[in-house]
Amino acid sequence: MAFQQEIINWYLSNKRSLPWRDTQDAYIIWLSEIILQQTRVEQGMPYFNRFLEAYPTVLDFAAATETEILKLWQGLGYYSRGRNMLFTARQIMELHDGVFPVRYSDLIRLKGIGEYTAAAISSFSSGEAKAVLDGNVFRVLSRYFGIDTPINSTGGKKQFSELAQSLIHLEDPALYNQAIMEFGALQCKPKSPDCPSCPLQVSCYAKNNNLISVLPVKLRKLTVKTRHINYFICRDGDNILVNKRIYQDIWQHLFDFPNIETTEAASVNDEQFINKVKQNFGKNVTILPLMEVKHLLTHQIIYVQFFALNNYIINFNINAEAKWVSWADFDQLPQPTILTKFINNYFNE
DNA sequence: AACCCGGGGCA
DNA sequence: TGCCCAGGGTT
Repeated sequence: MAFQQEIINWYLSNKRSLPWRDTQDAYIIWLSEIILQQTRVEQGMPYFNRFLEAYPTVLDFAAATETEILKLWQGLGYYSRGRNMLFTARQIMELHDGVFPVRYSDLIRLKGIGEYTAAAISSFSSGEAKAVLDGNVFRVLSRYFGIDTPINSTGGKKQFSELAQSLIHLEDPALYNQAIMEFGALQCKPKSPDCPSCPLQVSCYAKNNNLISVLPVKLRKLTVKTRHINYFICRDGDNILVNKRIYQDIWQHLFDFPNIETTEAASVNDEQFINKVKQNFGKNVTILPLMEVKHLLTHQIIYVQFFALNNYIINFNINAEAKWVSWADFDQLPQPTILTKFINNYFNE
């Protein structure tokens, strides 16, 4: 039996029931695909349900504010996805009269939609014969065909892309695309895949050559950066001083507290650090350490310290985006996960 | 081509 | 601790 038919047969008897598979509505598929970028199905599922309930159509999505979108996105990471979705939803209202595109050539022009997502939406919504190429497909093809070209190299992307497209099942591209991704996610898993139960084990190159743990090959050039972020809690009655992150950095357009980043761990015994704080909050300011947390991201290790300030003067030079809000209002603003954890630990216990 | 962008699950 | 997840944008 052909590779494609084996994959499809496996899928028909092993697939999960996922809500976004029950529709051909390009808007709903778009919602699911963006949420699932670099995100596990189990992690994205509740977000998908909340977004679809809050914004049933692209018209509703386009009418939202960025803060509303980011608040709903809070905790999911890669926040540019949410910002790009709002941009794209509004563009669809203007350029496509509110009708979500279903052709690959239209989709690929939209912000936040790359080759994978354009192939996924076009095949699932209109049956266009564009092969998806995500982490699952890279792994399945690399192992089954024994290809050791690094999947994150330019040459590797081209090679796998051409192979994937040559394999597309023309009778039902959508079914095949769903099937090969599900096969990668459940059967041909990254670690310790269940080869003895695999219908493709006899013809799998990696299985036959003991290369399962070697393929796919990936170049890793991940440089993990260490940072020290020091947050200052300034309270005034029921209000708290918050800061909107406007720079090209993590958590862009989310809200946190005024902060000073240092190259080394800050301490109240460090004169240089104290002087910086006094420059921003006045010479009479008092600094009380509250909590230290180590926050791990894929590409950054962030040592976070929280300090309570008293007798401060706010000249707003620390950040033009700083403003006072009530605790209740702050709760409605999108914020990095580390702040939510701090607030829960420190104030609600 | 290299770098940047989150958070969580798992061995 | 390292790797991976229904990737994409910017420089």
